[in-house]
Amino acid sequence: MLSDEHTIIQADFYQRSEVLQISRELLGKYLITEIDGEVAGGMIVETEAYSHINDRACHSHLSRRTNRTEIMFHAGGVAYVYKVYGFHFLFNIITNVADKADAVLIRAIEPVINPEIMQQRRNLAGLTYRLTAGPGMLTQALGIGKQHYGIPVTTGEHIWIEDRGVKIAPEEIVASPRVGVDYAGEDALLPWRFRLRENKWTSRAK
DNA sequence: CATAGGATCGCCT
DNA sequence: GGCGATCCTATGT
Repeated sequence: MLSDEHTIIQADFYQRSEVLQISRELLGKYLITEIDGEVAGGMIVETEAYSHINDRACHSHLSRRTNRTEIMFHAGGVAYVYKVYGFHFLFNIITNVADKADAVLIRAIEPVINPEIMQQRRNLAGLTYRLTAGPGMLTQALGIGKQHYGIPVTTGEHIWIEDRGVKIAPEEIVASPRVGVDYAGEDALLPWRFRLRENKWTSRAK
């Protein structure tokens, strides 16, 4: 059953201190962009949590502040977009209050809204899992880039998250170690990657 | 299906 | 100078 409620998630949701809980709650929500006049998006099926304390994998660990990480110290509800490996943009939402620089990385969505434009941006034909099953893939599919660094995700402009009434039971969520953070030592083992069990649109497990 | 190598920007030592 | 919160293509099963 489709719900009539398409509520844009507001800043108070993001400004809570429990980044693991927020990461879980974002599963089943809809990430939607309106960029270059095109609306596109889908249901979030995979996230990762990063915490400014007790987490060496986090860019803001020990309050490390650079031009890149500056926005992480803003109050929750803004976009943290950065480039990895010189190619791919990764999209995060900052959480917690100002100066408590936590973040949730959106790693995969199930393409639902306007998949045609996503295929066009990705130069792919058909609904293959390669369309949005990875953090670099989904930003390309949705048109997210450096120009969205720091913008709020609560206004319904450019990038926002909707609650469309999808309910996710705790047993539908699989927690596992995060991807590509071996440099973080034992913090790389923290089970802070969350995905929907049995959903084919999650990124490949390592 | 698994692995290897390349692309290339920003931050670190 | 090294390497990352990655992805694609080519190659050998």
